[in-house]
Amino acid sequence: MENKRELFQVLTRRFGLLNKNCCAIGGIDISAVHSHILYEIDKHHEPTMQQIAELLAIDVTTFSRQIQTLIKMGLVTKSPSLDDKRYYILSLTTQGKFMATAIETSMNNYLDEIFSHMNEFEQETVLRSIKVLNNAMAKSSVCCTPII
Amino acid sequence: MENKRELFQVLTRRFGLLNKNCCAIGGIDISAVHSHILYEIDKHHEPTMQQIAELLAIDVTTFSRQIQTLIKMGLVTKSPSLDDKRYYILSLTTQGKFMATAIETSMNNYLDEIFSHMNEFEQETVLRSIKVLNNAMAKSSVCCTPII
DNA sequence: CCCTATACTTGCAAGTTACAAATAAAAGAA
DNA sequence: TTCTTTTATTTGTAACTTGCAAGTATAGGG
Repeated sequence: MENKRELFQVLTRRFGLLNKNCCAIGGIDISAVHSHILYEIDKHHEPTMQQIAELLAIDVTTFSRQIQTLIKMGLVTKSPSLDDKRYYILSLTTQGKFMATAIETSMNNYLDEIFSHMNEFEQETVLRSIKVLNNAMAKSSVCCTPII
Repeated sequence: MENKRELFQVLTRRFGLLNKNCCAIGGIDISAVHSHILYEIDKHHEPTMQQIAELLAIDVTTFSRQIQTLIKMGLVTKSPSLDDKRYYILSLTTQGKFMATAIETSMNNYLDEIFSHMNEFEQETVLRSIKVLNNAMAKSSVCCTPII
């Protein structure tokens, strides 16, 4: 476990598993991608399709279909912008908001459970480290450019 | 960025992007899943199908097909065990070993680049924190059970 | 010699993805 | 105004991934 790559490989896989389990709420099973879409729509004010797609680094054509699915599930609505009818404004339905909140709670519970296996000092250090790592990745040229 | 969940959401997505870019080597494009399979085969001594599938928490039937693909790509071989003909022993071909090494190098370069945006103290703290986090996840009941 | 267990493979059927081409609205040029 | 270009989004298609159910083949216990 001395190798940097190995360390991150394990981390990546564990997160993958966490995300798989994360989003089964009230009988509805939500994929990680869908949960990220809900999250970003909730976070931004009157976002357009392209905006969210770019933010999540998802191909627009793929994103278009994902939104269609979320609309069919009754979690998202899409209405043409009044200013420019080419744009569609995305928003969460009541059920969508409920789902986003439920996922948030569920994920935080999972994370709390994981953090409960560390002492207070470790918890703080790990959180601070994740922030530092995120910032480093944001500055990096090799990845992660579109995210925030 | 105060929310634990948000912190990890961003981290997860950035890793996703990193993994997407990670594995285009010599014209051959390798998915994250395939790179993990190569990695695990390389790491273990005479592993069987089920062993690796379980390790990576991939459905055996899916894994069976992924191995077929990797065999077609000339990266993996599969030979029936002499002891028990139901088992297949997986191993990397010369090209597969080369690929695994190339991915390892490439990933480490990416990580070095990311780490270059931190000072020495931060680098050490972050690495130590990842280890702590991995251990916590290993102890956790909510995820990650099959990994190592 | 049968019966069950185990390792792995196929048959679907659904879902994801992305390139190319289409549609539709806005903006600029003539 | 009309023509052309740009921009936002959607569809056609085609390849790939995934997982359940059912199948094949080998091993081991009775």
